[in-house]
Amino acid sequence: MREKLEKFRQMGINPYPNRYKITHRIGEIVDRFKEEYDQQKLESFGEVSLAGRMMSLRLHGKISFAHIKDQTGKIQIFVQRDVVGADFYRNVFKKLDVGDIIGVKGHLFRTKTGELTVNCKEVTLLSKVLRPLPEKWHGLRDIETRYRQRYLDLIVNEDSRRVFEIRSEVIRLIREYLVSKGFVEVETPMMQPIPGGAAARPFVTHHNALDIDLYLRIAPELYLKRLVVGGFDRVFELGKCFRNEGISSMHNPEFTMVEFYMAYADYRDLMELTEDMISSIVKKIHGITKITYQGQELDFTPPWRKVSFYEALVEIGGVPESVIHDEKRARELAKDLEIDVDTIQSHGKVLGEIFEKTVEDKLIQPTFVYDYPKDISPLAKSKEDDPDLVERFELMVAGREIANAYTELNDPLDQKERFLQQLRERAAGDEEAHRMDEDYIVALEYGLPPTAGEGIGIDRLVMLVADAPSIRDVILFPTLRPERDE
RNA sequence: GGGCCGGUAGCUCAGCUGGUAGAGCAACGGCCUUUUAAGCCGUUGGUCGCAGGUUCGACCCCUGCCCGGCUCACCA
Repeated sequence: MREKLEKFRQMGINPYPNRYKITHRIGEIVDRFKEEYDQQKLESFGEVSLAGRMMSLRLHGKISFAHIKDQTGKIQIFVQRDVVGADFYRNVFKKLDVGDIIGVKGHLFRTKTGELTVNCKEVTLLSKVLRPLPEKWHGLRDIETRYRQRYLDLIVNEDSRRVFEIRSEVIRLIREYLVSKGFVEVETPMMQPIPGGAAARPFVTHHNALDIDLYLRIAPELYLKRLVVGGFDRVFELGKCFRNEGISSMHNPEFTMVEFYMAYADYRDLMELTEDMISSIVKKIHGITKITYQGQELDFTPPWRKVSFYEALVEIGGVPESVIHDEKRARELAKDLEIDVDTIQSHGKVLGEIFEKTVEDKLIQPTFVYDYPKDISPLAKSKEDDPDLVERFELMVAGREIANAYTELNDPLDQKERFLQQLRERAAGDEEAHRMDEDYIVALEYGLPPTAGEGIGIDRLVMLVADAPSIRDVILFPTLRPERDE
């Protein structure tokens, strides 16, 4: 292939020309003429100029067929020696490789078999491939190569491309939905002096000029609520967050989250909004609200099941009721479940662990689990009638957490207490406990209206909608260990 | 981090408890004016993930390492 490149150059053909004018994208043409079988009408449309990557090539002596593909579609091209010239046909066209990017000019027609085809008057090499594409029939199967060289995966595996089209669509629909409800999109720091808003270990980096450490955000939460204090009382941010933790089919160190905050709303309101938003997204993408995920049916038709955290433990997890209000029994049960209970501080945390072990993977259909223990929810507002619980819900689907929401704690004194409690847990060895953020307390002292906020894991949502088994399948370039130089 | 599985030609895969590596596609040369996994004839292509070891002999057995997948642990 490199030799051909040289030969082309010697013939005076630039294998990487700077520009080529196209009249249409391939999909436009395919779409416009998909019902048109009248050769006369195709002919009278005039000449088109299309460009794309050559995906197949069938040489038949003096004539050839090939397919070219761009982002929007694929079309057959037909090249005759007697039209493009014997010299060009022999020395240039026949030397092209599958994978080359070419431009073609010619009229449209239908072949004997009825396929819409460009009858090429002119073929131009636009970019020469120097490496063969993965095999056309089996595609690229090797999962590692698909992640490391995603471009090859995208060229060759239509399914993979479709996943990322769906991803783009989901993100667009979320934006449209929130904007239509009066939310304003904002951008807050990804590099934060105090990483807040979630229980997770952060990545650390250093700013030279200021000579300070900064942390990649684990969540935008505290900044967004500062904006609500500032009067942006419906805001959202959609973007990357970073957590310095394990990698699995459900976790990538950098992942995409949308967080939104709505003043004068509580967590009940957000349940409704979430149901409405997600079910409408599923419907827009699939046409219906029932989808198949990895062989099981998921029904997103509202209303969704709602079950309190305690109910879930007892009714779904099969946990004895006595455990719920008896820390000692809870710890005993946790031990039986092989949970390492010694490093866990509070009753609520123990219950949280038991929940994960006994309930989580049983929640297949979209389910809101609500009213969580206070001590695993340091930013959520207490329930008015039960000081041990907070107004918080998580949306569980297919055994995973998809969203987390609560009525925001807007009492600065209570918030300060909660931070202090987190500091004690941090001192006791919990690296994921929240840090004190004095400036955030000050913001609250200026008055955060009653507000509800939510975060939705976009990657996980896309996994469901696109029927992808691993988070790596919905992230274009998932985090991998770099290959070492030989 | 533990367990299990995998890494053989550019791609997809074979390779028998050990005898010196094979197919299809791609590539290269040729034939072919309606093909679409085009066809036909011919040719080329490999440090078998890396490094050691055992053996007369290792893709195969052993040890260590690298990369990946699943899973458990950890973890939104």
